[in-house]
Amino acid sequence: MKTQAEFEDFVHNGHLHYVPHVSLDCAIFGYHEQQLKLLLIKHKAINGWCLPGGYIKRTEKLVEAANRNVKERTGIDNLFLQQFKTFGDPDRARLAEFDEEVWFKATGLRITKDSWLIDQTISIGFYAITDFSKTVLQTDIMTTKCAWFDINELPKLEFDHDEMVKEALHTMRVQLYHYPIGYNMLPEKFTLTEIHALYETLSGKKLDVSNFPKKLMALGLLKKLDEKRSIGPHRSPHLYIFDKEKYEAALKNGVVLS
Amino acid sequence: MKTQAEFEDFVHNGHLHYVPHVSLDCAIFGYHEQQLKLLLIKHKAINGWCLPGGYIKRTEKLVEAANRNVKERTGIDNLFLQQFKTFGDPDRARLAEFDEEVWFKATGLRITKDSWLIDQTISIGFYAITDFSKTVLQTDIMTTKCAWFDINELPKLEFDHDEMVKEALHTMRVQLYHYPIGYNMLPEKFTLTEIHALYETLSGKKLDVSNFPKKLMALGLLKKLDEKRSIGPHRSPHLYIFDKEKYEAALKNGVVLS
DNA sequence: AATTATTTAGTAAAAATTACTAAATAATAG
DNA sequence: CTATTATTTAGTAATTTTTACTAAATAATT
Repeated sequence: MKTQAEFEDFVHNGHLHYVPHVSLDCAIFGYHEQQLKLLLIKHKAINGWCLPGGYIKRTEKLVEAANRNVKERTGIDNLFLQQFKTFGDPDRARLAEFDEEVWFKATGLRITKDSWLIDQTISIGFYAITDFSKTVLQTDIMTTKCAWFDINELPKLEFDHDEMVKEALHTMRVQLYHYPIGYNMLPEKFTLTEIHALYETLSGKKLDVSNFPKKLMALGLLKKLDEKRSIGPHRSPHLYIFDKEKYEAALKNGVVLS
Repeated sequence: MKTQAEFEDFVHNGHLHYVPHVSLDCAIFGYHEQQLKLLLIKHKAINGWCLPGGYIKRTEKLVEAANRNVKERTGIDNLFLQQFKTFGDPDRARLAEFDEEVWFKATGLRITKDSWLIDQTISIGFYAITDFSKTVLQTDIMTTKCAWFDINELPKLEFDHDEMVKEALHTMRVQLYHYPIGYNMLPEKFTLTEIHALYETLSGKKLDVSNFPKKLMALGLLKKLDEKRSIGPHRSPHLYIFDKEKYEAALKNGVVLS
């Protein structure tokens, strides 16, 4: 949504193209060099920070809608995307606080309380993980800011988004041991130390420097290359790639890592 | 919903009391004497079997709405209830097949395609487990049948409910090892053999007759009583009860069983 | 050529799991 | 009243998995 005309059409006719009363919110985790960040945005008409989110087109599957949202924000397609919980407490959005004047000042549009936008909304939470250094953050006509925050220095979020982040992080950390991860977060060729660091950062735990890479290898998803990486005056580590086929199969059937 | 008048009000004014476009469906698992069953219903205007479900009141939290639904069907309150997934494929309900005449014959009401009921709906899936021998099944004005089916002899279900059952069963079997279960499924006082059989049936696996009860005990949720149960010409097993406090704590914080 | 920090193979110790054995038991049959 | 019986349950041995630790291999730099 880039132009004011598009936005006006969205406000007045959105209920014809989107499913009313239902939205989705995305906790997009970003990893890079042992840092874990979260993508947050600011809406024009809302003071604080929020998770990026949006509505679901009437022609879309849920995961397609989530993918569209993530792509619009980060420029990256086909991330690992997982539903983690649906949120529907009647007071979750505190829309009673909706102020017509604030909206008008922010958007230049008069939206009344009977608009399809101003009604109770149940929101489906998804999480995604990507390499934040590869993303190109995008704002749109309704968004003033869009930025990465360190996971340990998050501001207080609007609505129930604090709880969403808590749940998303929890689900991500559980699923870390039941799905293969790495695509989009590592270079195509990587060392065991690099993927080890990725798991340490995402899980928030120290993982044994010798044993954990062995466990990773035992999953059978990694292929050892003949190439090595030069890292200075030390033994050069081997490079690995994912065995695409086995990785895809593991995404479907799950894996068990301890 | 028991009277035609209530039903008419629901059809014409339901959108004022319920959140439109969103429903929930419940996979209610029933256990008794090593049998695992699933509760299914038949709607007046739909030919095949479905999961019981309904709409969410604008004043309700999601889990409250699910609880109301389960209680209305089984007569049992406060079951262990878990969200497992939200379903929103645009073609999930195939409502294009809606036939005004069929509806009129079944309900005595003329519902047109612009009714709030006849529009794309996203559905939140919950599962519950109870002792099916303790339930009192209820139909209402829209439901012609309500019955328990053996989990291995399920009929083909309407809409996407086959997939819902598959996902619910999968989530239930994973969560079996991360939440305490037993309340509502066992008598207040039970033997280790009885709870062992419960876990075998729910998980669908054989669990070692000597080791598994030891693992259960190791969770620290069971209190051994001085009483025993008479079971014929054999050694009498001890009776156990749940330590309510520890059980509640485990529901909140989770447990790990292998 | 020596130094260096890291990778990585290997193994020993500890813990957890699984498999198995057998004693304890209490109603029933004879 | 005793032998029989099938089940419960304590105990332990065998196996596997996990964790902790050691040290060799390595390659750019000094």
